This record gives sequence, structure tokens and C-alpha cells, in this order.
Amino acid sequence: MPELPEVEVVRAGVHRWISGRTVADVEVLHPRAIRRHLEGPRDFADRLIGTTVVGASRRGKYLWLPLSTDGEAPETALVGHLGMSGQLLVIASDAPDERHLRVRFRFADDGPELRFVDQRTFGGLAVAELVDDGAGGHVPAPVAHIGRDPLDPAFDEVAFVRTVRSKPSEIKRILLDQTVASGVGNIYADEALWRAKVHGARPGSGLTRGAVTRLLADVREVMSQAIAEGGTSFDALYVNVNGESGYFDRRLAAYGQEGQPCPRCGTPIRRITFMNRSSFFCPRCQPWRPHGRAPQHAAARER
DNA sequence: CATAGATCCTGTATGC
DNA sequence: TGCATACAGGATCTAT
Repeated sequence: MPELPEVEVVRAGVHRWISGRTVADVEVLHPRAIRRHLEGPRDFADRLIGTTVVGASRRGKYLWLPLSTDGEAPETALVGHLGMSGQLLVIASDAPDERHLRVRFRFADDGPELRFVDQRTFGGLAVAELVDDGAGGHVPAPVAHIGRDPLDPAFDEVAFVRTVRSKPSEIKRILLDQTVASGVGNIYADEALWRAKVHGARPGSGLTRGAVTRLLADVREVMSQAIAEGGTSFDALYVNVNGESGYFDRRLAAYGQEGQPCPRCGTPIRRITFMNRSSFFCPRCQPWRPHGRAPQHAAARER
């Protein structure tokens, strides 16, 4: 279940261990893992071998490794999405193959290899062109269609609030729309909505500017905290992203907590099916429609 | 164009 | 014990 925080932890680990290394060999063990690379496994390998990885970047849940040839500025990148069960492992070459090993990368040095392991094969890798991101940087073409994520310094907060309030869709649906803001998945959406005391089924157009602004702040806060907890493994050689960022077990207030007391008010957390997914919320803290609490008059005017 | 639902995958857990 | 079903869920495709 990697969402933005888990992907960021992986990005940092890959940056730490793979930057500066030259690809010597690529082995695709399952074609579905590179289905987004339309030219196929041969071309995939050909476009990687001999290039040098010059960093690791991320937008939302996508991450990519810019590739340089002969010291030139990178024009392509290895793009990855972990899907639901993907892992990128930096591991000694003589370690036994994982059961769901899909792609293996060996390097020109004696260091550890990079492995893409993915049980459910929703994730995938591709080599893609880098294109202008409209702000002096570059993103791979397959990433250009999603919005910046809330932790991006160039994230347009004003536009986000405007967009959310222009949509009649449920707010949770909007949070999960990667073109509005990227990086938020089912878990952190529920956690941010719980923190903001907003029911996920409320229409975006029914929220005040203040409510959307606070919700965005809660999205940022919960993700930042998750990164901080997962980040303790940056120095480990074994970069694991199996959904568990360290945040899962201890800190989740709502997600997966059906029947458990709300940490704020003690009311049992409820689970409903929503968008063909589970949604967890506190029925007292997150009423469907805001009941007459404090900022009622101000909210009415703000509309 | 925007929106909503179906679909892809496989391992685990649960029900009968 | 065995079999069937539900569930996890991000992105993409299709239909409205």
C-alpha cells in the first residue's frame, strides 16, 4: 500500500545506494512488470545498459532515476510505480531470488544489485523521456499528467482550494484524484479526513475555503510524520517498502480501526464501503453534515 | 470534457 | 478438510 510517504522513503534509499552507478545488466523476469514500456524488454534493457543513474526523484507515488550517458545531462529516466505491492530492494547479488522478483539490475561495480519485486504486479517500470515540468525542472512523460503533490514546494495551494470547491464530487474522491493533487491514497486520505473532522462523502463544493485549507494542512502533516518515521531506515542497505513505513502499526487513528475507539472522542470507528473501497471514520467527529459547532456563522459567510 | 464504475493481479482470511 | 468468496487497492480504460 505504498502512498507518498512510503515512496519517499524508497526514493531516499535508492538515491543513497544507486546514485552514481552505471547499469551493466538488466534482467526482466516477468513481462507484465514493464508493460508500460511499449517497446518491450529488449529495448528496455538496451536503453538502460551503459547509462549512469544520477539521482532519484519523485512526484506523488511515482519515482524515477534520471539516466546520463557519457556525462551528459539526462534526457531519459527509469520510471517506476510500486502499485500496491511493489518493492525496490538494494541487495547483495548473491542473495537468493525473491519469489516475486520481476526485474533485476546489475551495475558495473561490485556493489549490491537493484531488484523490483512485486507480488500483485500492479506496479511497473519503464524508460521514458524527460520533459519540461513548466517550472525549470523535468519530469518523465508518463508522470506529466498528474498534479504536483502537497509536499512539493511548487504546489499551488490556492489552485487546489479553488479546484476542490468547484467539484460536486465527494471530498475523498477528490483527494484520491491524482490530477488534483498527487500522492494521497486510501490510507492517508482517511487519516487526513479524520484529523480535519471532515466526512469523506461530503461534496467538495460544500466545504469552506477554511475547511479545505485545514484539510490540506492535515494531509501534509500526516504524510510528513509518516516520512519521518519511515526515514529511520535510510541507512539500511535493504530498502523495503512493503507498505509498512513504521507508521502503520502505531499511529493510525482511523484507517483499519473499525470498532476501535476514536482517539479523540472514544466513539467506535466505523467502516463503510465507498468507491469500492473501505473508508474508516469517526461518526461523531466526522458527521456527514457539519452540525452547529463554533464557526457556523463564519462558514456561512465564507461560502 | 468531467465523472463514475469496471478491471487488472495474487495471496490471505473468512465462511459454509 | 476443501472449496468458494471477499478483500486488499492504484492507475487506467471504458461508458455515460
